[in-house]
Amino acid sequence: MSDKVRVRFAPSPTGGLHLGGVRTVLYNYLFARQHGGDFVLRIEDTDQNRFVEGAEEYIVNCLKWCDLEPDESPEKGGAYGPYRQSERKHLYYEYAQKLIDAGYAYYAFDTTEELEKMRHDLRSDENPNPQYDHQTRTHMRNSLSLRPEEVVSLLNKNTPYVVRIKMPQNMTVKFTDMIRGEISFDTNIVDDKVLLKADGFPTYHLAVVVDDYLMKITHSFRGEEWLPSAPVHLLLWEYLGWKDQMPQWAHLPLILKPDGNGKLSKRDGDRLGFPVFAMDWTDPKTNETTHGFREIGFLPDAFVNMLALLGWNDGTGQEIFSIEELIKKFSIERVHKSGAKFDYEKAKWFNHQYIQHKDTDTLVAYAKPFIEEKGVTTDDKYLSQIVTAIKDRCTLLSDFWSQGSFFFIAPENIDLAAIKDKWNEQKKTFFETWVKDLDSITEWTHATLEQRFNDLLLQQGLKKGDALLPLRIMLVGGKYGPGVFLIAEIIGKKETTERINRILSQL
RNA sequence: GGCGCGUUGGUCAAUCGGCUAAGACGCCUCCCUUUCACGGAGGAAUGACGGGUUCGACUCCCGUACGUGCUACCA
Repeated sequence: MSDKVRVRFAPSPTGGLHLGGVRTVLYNYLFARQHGGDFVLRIEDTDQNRFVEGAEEYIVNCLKWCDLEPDESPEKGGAYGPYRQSERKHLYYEYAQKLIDAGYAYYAFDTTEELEKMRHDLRSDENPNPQYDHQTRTHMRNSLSLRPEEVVSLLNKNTPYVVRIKMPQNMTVKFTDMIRGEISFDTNIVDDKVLLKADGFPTYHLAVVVDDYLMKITHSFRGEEWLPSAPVHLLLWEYLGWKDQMPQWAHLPLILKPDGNGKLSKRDGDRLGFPVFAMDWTDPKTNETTHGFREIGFLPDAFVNMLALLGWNDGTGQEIFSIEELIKKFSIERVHKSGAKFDYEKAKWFNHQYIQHKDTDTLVAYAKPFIEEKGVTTDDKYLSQIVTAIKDRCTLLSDFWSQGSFFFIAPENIDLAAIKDKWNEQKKTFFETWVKDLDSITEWTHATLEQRFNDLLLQQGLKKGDALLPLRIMLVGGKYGPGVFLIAEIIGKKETTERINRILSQL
């Protein structure tokens, strides 16, 4: 076995890629990069009922957006392919057969109805979920309970069957988790899991073990929900004779819903108004779209940084990490044991931090699509002035529109009520004079504008505070935005004049 | 029900036996700003419970409670 670190992410293409998924990728990626190893993407398209069209491509695109690209994947290929489980079917069959031959697995011919009947008959208050295990298997139709001739005959008749692992009795299975330390299970309480389904596809249990072995995976990080099936996997490594090559495991804590308890689901996002997927996902079956962090206006590195800190920190209190820093400082041993509730406010705070620290050109490139999707065209030079002027009040990239739309189009909804009460002839005269005066300004900067404004104010005996708000309402439409004179400078003489005249006629 | 895993402010969390228990998000107050934000300065708010071990326990051990995950021919 080579000493090179190899990790993998093995998503099942059943829908969008959620926070937990991206975090698993991220931790894998960081670990691989840190050790100069390989990061492998393989696709678990083994369940035909759950497989969703387009989901694989979606996953690949999410990884691209986050800049967590694998070294080996179905797309890129690699020395250990194929990387789609559907293309590796024969391998799983081969190893399932080996397990049967060695007496570690067996054929089970039970129909769905027979399984249901068994579960129904055995169900009680003390045992609400009867298992197919060392106790019940003797009463079922399998190659352990049936006579050998019967088994041969059933197989010859092409009777559908599954292959189940034969869990041993009275054994304690132990392993060391990189995050949780030593964990042990009693084999009596784990059931005879299906390894190979009737359609010939493997279940996750067989597939991970076979693939991790053949692809020489050295470290395996996955969600905590897999912990209870770890003994099955461990026994498979042993039964297949690969135990000395078993990867080191780390079970990652769950990401929980912000309110109440439980695993974060896509429904929670819909319900509470935040994304849970990396990018927009439209389910081709239902045509329903679930919003993603990208489309809602997150910067990919902010998203990745936020996710890295949801379950890990370096112990110093530092919260902002570049990907390079994360690669350097990440350690799987410092990943927390307990699940973390997702906090969307905190996630937005990360994005705000990143927006403040990005250079203008980059920010312009990111903000542009969010402006242009509103149907306005813009050039980078103009946009960069705006980005500089308003970025400190933008949390999401989409805020560049909500906070800056008045730079592109004259405001439609004017908050006239805000100035009407205190409007009078004197102010009217002031603005009429000022707007005429604007024409003579040759040096169109906020400083000059403000100077001329102040001068006229003095001349007409008005207080600055009385005129500033009306001017803002005229240019912006509401009580928000950066300095008014800066706004006037950016939108230019013509636009400023027009907006003032337009409102004056309405007052 | 069984089994696994977990439990420090509302949330994310530091601490690896010396704690007057960091920091961040959010919240509140004030300052800055003749808008709204940003920013700055403060503030309220925490060790689930009960037993041990120890000179000393948030930290180690045991029990209880609570939470969560699994208990599919799903991953």
